Amino acid sequence: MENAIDIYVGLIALFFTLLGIWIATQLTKPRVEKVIVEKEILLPQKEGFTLDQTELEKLNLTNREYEVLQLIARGHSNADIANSLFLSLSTVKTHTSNLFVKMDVKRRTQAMEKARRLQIVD
Amino acid sequence: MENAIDIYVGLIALFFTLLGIWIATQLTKPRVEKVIVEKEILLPQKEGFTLDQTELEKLNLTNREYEVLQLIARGHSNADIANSLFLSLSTVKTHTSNLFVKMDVKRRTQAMEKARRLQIVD
DNA sequence: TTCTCCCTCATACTTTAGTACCAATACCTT
DNA sequence: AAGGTATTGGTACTAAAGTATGAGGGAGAA
Repeated sequence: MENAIDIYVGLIALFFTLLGIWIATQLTKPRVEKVIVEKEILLPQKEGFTLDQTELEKLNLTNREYEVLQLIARGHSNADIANSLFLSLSTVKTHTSNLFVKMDVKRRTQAMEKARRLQIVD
Repeated sequence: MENAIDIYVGLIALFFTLLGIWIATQLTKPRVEKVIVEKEILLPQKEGFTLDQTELEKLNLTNREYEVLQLIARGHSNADIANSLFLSLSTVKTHTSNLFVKMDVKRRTQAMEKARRLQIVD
């Protein structure tokens, strides 16, 4: 019976193969594949005023008009502005009237609101 | 020589054990470990207005005064406000005058500026 | 009930804002 | 040189905003 030896050897082979598999599963550290997942965190951005150059240019304001607008936005009266920029009250009124037309508003309060909404003043 | 058989069997055992280990390493799927990396990203936060209740309460405004203030902040004239709230121009002026005192400002434009700065209007 | 706010409205007044002209100067472009 | 625009300023006027003061009614607290 030569088969007897073959079967015997085969069983030994099978046994030790399974033993090897078992040993392997016990000993091998799990192969770890790190998958880095980036998680975006929204930080409350603090008062980042970025001037909207596009909107500003659309209005076609002159330098002086824009200067006056900025002071208006800060709550200054025409008299205040005249003093700040060393102009006559008359001149300030001219600038304000002209910028109101360009901004399509009727009062300085509307100009303030719109200027802030368009992001052209802080 | 009985050792010859022992060694022979031992070698077979060792061979198949190693074969088992090799098979095991080939078959076991690498364990995937997700590593979450938090990445802080500054995104332009859109119009997050949060009312500053504290500052609002400090001013001690009445309901009506606060209503009027909100409309002023949106650029409305006294006449507009009177129509919106079904009040006489006279009453609106009374409210505005009173809230100016409480806010320690002299003009509505200053009230607008301060109200926005204190985060009590959007 | 009396006292105190709040809300309402009125009259009278002052101040600020806004409009509608016009005009001189300067600078830049055609 | 001529035309356009920006800047400045003036006068005269109207409109809106703001102040001062008084007053009546309502709601809630002492």
